[in-house]
Amino acid sequence: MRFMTSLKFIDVVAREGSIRKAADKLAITSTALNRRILQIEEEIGQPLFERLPGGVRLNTAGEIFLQHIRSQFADLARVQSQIADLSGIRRGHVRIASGADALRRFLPEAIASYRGAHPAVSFDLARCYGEEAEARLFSLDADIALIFAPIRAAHVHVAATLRQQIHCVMPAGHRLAGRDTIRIRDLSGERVVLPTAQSGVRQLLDTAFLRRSVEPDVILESDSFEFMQNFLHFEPALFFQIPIAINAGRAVGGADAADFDERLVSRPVDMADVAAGTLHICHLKGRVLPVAAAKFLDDIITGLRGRYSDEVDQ
Amino acid sequence: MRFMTSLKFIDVVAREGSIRKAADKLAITSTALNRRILQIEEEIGQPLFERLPGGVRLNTAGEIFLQHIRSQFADLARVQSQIADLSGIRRGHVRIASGADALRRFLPEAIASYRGAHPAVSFDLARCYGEEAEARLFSLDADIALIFAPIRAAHVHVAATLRQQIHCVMPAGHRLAGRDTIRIRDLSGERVVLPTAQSGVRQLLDTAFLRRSVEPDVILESDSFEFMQNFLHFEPALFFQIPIAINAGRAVGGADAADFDERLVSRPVDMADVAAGTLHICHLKGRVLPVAAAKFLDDIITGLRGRYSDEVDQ
DNA sequence: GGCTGGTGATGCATTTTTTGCATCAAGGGC
DNA sequence: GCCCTTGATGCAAAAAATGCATCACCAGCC
Repeated sequence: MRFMTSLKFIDVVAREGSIRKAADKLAITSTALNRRILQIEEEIGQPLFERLPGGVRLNTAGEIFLQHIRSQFADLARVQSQIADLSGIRRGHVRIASGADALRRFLPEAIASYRGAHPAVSFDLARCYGEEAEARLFSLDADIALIFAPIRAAHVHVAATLRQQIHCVMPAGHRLAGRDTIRIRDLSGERVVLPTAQSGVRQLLDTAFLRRSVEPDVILESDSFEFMQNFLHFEPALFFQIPIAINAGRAVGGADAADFDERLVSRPVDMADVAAGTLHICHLKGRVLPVAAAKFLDDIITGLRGRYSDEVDQ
Repeated sequence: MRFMTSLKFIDVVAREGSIRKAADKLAITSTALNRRILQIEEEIGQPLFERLPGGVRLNTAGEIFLQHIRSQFADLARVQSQIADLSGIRRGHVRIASGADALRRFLPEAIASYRGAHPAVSFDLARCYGEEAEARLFSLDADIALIFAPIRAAHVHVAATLRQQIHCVMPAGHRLAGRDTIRIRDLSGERVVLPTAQSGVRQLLDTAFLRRSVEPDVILESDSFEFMQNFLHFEPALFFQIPIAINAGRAVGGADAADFDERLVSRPVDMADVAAGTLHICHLKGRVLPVAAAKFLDDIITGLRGRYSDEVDQ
């Protein structure tokens, strides 16, 4: 889109905080970039950047304008996908910001299934924690966010929620593997592997440990579920996940749910000890999503509703 | 805005229905304009216009894209006004589509008063009937519409309504001038001057005449209230208006309301005969108005609420 | 205090893009 | 069948964007 390049340039300069760095990234000279920015500032009638010794920074006008630019780009993408849809191409691009939970099993399966029906749609997955996912929606870097944590910002629209009970994953031979549900008091002194403090699962667990005055033996913290799961093959320990991270979309029964790894089993943590968390499926409030994103959002919600009819809301 | 010119060109071509005519209007050659359009079509990846022997017409993709262009322009105007507002300039432009009723007295006074406080704000007034006013909101040619008629389209957001009883205007010496209110049956055979059929006042009257089986002597139809009012100086007859068209914002009492023209008096038509009409003050649903327009809208609504507290809603 | 390494701004020559003129081919009205 | 108007296109001129070299400025640092 030739008529949008100057605007894209402003976005990049704002992100880089420097005209020269942005020029490098855009593969043009800083001169050209500088002049384009000066020209736009003149057309607006006001400077958009503060010139600092170490680079540039958006001023208030610039922030307003940048938000406008981003919404224009998002809207253009929507229009393009709508137009492409007219000719039956069903082309498009969907950008998702998701926590590691949904990224493990659910999204790969969901995206593959969607691409089976619409092979011309491409995807962009960014793994991030709740706050960052919300920021990505706001800066229009993501169309859809899947957040297993409370929603903080008012500009996020929650299209659906999925209640998820935390499950405890352990080697098949573990002494707790016989239980139907795991109680928090069982974990006292037990070797556990925990996700990082930013994760929604961790926050629910920390609350529960505190409330029950239980102190497990935390031998490892990681932001990688895959790493933690593999670690269990070498040292017997417990780690925690939500069902959606264990097996893409299938409902999780009591004891027969561990089809994700034959050497491991998963058992729900008793609801009396740990409150169920909520996976939020969201997009930016007031935004009209591109056709592909809207359809994908629709698909995963109906998909979840089919599998977890009781726990899906809205 | 250099980066928007190509888009503006598309808008003009779509309105003119011909590249050459649009080129004339834009003071460039048809060659240049034609090429810009071809270029954009290539960037979109699809033609936006159908080429007909007599010119061009938007295809479906073009209509989607044009709507996008117009919303971009409207949004840009909003952003500009917001940025101008930052520097305390209070500059802006407000475009209003209004029926002739509100255009007579109310809007001149309201706009003059607003410009007293914000002299850098300019206005654009388009006189039109209900349906056209709604279309202007939709095509983003107007920010605010004042419509004395039912709202048809779902995309119109009604910010406030004002109930207005129809008044009968007549020469001071008319035989009905003594009445406090006018009954429809009084008008049988009476010489009357009516607004055109598209007008909201006329539609209310027609319903009333039909219902009461009254046939007045319609000697004149016009879309100009001013013409009809002046006509009454030369031939005794009755014509009809709503209070807001008679005296800008002042509440209309029974007999002392005819300060608009000393040789004429106005009397309300009995509410049992003619239902009160509703003046709708609206803007496009989901649209964020430019600062100046939003503020003006706010001003007239609070102004009306101060004067007609009972009849203003929402 | 002067040096160094970074920033954005600017004059000038070059390259790229846009524009205008002349002309073509196609379709509807008479 | 003619005439007129339409949009498309080749080619040269005009205009705009770009790149290079350079300036002025500031912060950190020796």
